[in-house]
Amino acid sequence: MGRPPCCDKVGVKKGPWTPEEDLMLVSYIQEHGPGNWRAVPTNTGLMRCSKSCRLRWTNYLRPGIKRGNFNDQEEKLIVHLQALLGNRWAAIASYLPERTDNDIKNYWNTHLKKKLKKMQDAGGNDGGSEGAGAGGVGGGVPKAAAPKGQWERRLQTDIHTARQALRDALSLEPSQPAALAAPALPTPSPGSVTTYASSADNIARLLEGWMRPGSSSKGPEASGSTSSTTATTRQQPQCSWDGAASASASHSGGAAGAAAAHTPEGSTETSKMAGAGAGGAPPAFSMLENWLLDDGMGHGEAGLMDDVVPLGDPSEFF
DNA sequence: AATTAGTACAACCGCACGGAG
DNA sequence: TCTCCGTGCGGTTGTACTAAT
Repeated sequence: MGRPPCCDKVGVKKGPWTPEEDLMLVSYIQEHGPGNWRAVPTNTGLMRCSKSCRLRWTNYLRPGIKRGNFNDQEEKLIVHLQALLGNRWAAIASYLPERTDNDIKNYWNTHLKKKLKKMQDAGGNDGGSEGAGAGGVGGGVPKAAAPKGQWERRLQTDIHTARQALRDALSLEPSQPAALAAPALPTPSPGSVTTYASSADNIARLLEGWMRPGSSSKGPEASGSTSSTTATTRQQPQCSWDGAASASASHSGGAAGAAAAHTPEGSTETSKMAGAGAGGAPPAFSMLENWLLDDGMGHGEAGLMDDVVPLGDPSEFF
């Protein structure tokens, strides 16, 4: 029937990754850059499916991923985006560059869904996010109702609505833009994080040396010198959040992805942003905030429709 | 102190899409 | 133009951990 499995099931290891495997994967990617996943198991000797390798990288090993608790802003954003976009986690993730779609999806399924339900049961609504949950899954964009192109277009058409809703979301908490610029640290619930997850963090940390060869540096260019591994140097260093954006929003991320991640020519701009991100304060929120609050710009719909400007040109924000 | 239930996270699976040949 | 391959996405499952009894 369908396609053959991506890898033969025999001899393919499954289950949790070990630190050794992570190291193998990381060092391989360090050398060759992400991509060509099919070749990864072969070249690394990992007894893993290529998909598994990709997933491991994009969800856990890739530098720039924030782990731990979601803060209020993130939470609200997710709720609203979920209402607008439905379960398009990749698209949603593109608004939260430090989070992976998997993370967001899990968080939604384990926390937010219940939370919203509870709020609804209680007759309350958190001022808009209510509809979110309700409409949520079925809501915003009818899922398989239309082909992707169609819903993208539709979403783009609705971008204004989206902005409005997001603005509401963000303004719910008159909170400190500071919180946006420098989201609360994940407060890694001490015991909660599985022992290995944290070691994955450590492995990711290993990458920092690679990301920023020198020191605090601006990373990308610096490492860029290592010519041969162009893929690597082009993709990795920016990782801190380009990875997130590109990985999750890469393409079918959809309009949201288009709007947010939109790496025009991708990497160069994003790598700058990465610089900012890696520097400490993730630019994502402030970018988003700027975009949302910048009503005057008015290059909303049209821009999106035509050449996808808004978030597309990150340089605008710096 | 032991057992059970609930929760959170990590990983896998299948499908769909886009690009290359 | 068609087919195949590689990749990404969303849904689901499995497992570890924590809290409650």
